[in-house]
Amino acid sequence: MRVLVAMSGGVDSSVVAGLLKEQGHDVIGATLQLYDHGAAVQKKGACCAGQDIHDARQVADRLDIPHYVLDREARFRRAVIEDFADSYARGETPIPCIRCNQTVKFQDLVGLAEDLGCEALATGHYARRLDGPEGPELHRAADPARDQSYFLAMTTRTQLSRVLFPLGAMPDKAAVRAEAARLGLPVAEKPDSQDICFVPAGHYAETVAKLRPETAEPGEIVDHSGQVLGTHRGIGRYTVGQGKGLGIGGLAEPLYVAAVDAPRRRIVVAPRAALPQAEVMAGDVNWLCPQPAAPIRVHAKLRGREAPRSAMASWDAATGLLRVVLDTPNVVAPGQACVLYDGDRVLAGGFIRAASAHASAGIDSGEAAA
RNA sequence: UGGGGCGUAGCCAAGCGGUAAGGCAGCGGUUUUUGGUACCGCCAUUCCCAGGUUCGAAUCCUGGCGCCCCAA
Repeated sequence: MRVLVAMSGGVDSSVVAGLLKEQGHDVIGATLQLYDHGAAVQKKGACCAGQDIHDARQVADRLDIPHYVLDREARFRRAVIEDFADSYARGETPIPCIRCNQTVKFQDLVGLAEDLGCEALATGHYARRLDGPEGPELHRAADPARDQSYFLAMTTRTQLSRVLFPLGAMPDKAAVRAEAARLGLPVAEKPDSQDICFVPAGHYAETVAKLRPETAEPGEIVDHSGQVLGTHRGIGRYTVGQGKGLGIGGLAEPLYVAAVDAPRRRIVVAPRAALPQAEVMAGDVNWLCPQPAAPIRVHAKLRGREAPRSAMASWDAATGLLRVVLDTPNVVAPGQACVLYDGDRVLAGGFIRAASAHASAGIDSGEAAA
């Protein structure tokens, strides 16, 4: 069949292209140019700009497949970078990799695949698409250490029906690199990508500040009673659960960010023990299974590097809100994704909304005193 | 200017003659495509200052300086 392969220039997607070609498919490679490649060329571990585009082209040449480079800077800027900044301005902590997958990658490339007469879009993600009785299902990768299903949870079922994840069954990354070497791909030893691709050298707060200056304006650091403990350098530098960067010393116990109050530009802090909450509300929910009419028992993953936690999930189709009650309270950061699992299968994904009124009651009492 | 107490890293603080604990903050590193978390490492040649006693002082003595409390 004819397959469009999203080639980032990294090892994974290159191996995907190589394997599909080897299997006799009619492979077309596509690489997205997503942001200023001039500034990013030097950055190690970046993707989708500069050197990586050259790498993708080299791999395509090696495999002797057609390859297109698509300028998607404007699209990426609006859908991912500006959303990233807006999220911080709201006092949330965005997860740009999911936004990127959701828009620039799957929404756009599935469409492109159709335009090019391809039956499928293949990517180098570590996840598995299985076909169940109700249609396509998203499952965790065979290698739990590499699993990226959390980042793919906002992919719609329609998109999923057209997508292939050839690396989902790979035992581990070493096996993928071995394949790359076997196929003679020049990127076999290339380092893994990491950090936010469009932010140079880990200074994301400055990138955000350029787009939303208010996120870099100083403000008060207060405790739950509203007492001012110090000042901060902008709400864009904080996320719920964060302990570093508060600059408040002299205490017996460290303090963590309990909430980000964007309207007042305040950071509310509390001891570790005061942070966990049982209830999580998520919006913009994407269902990858029939929408449940009654509460269901699930495992909810609230951040990329954490094992899913047992919980009860209730779906309100009228409001479009997903309510998740964790069996064991945990630190919850608004803006991050809440992904529901049934074993290895992804049931749904959504974005975490700010703490419920119940959870923030203690915080609001502080504002009354101010 | 009577009485009492105290001055150890940015902050809190142990030490009470034998060669500067610990916590918080900060810095650096590791950490599966985000942020955060976690973990690891670093962080006072020096104890308000100046003399003195001693083989040896942050620890004892003397004198300064600076704080705090009580009393009028």
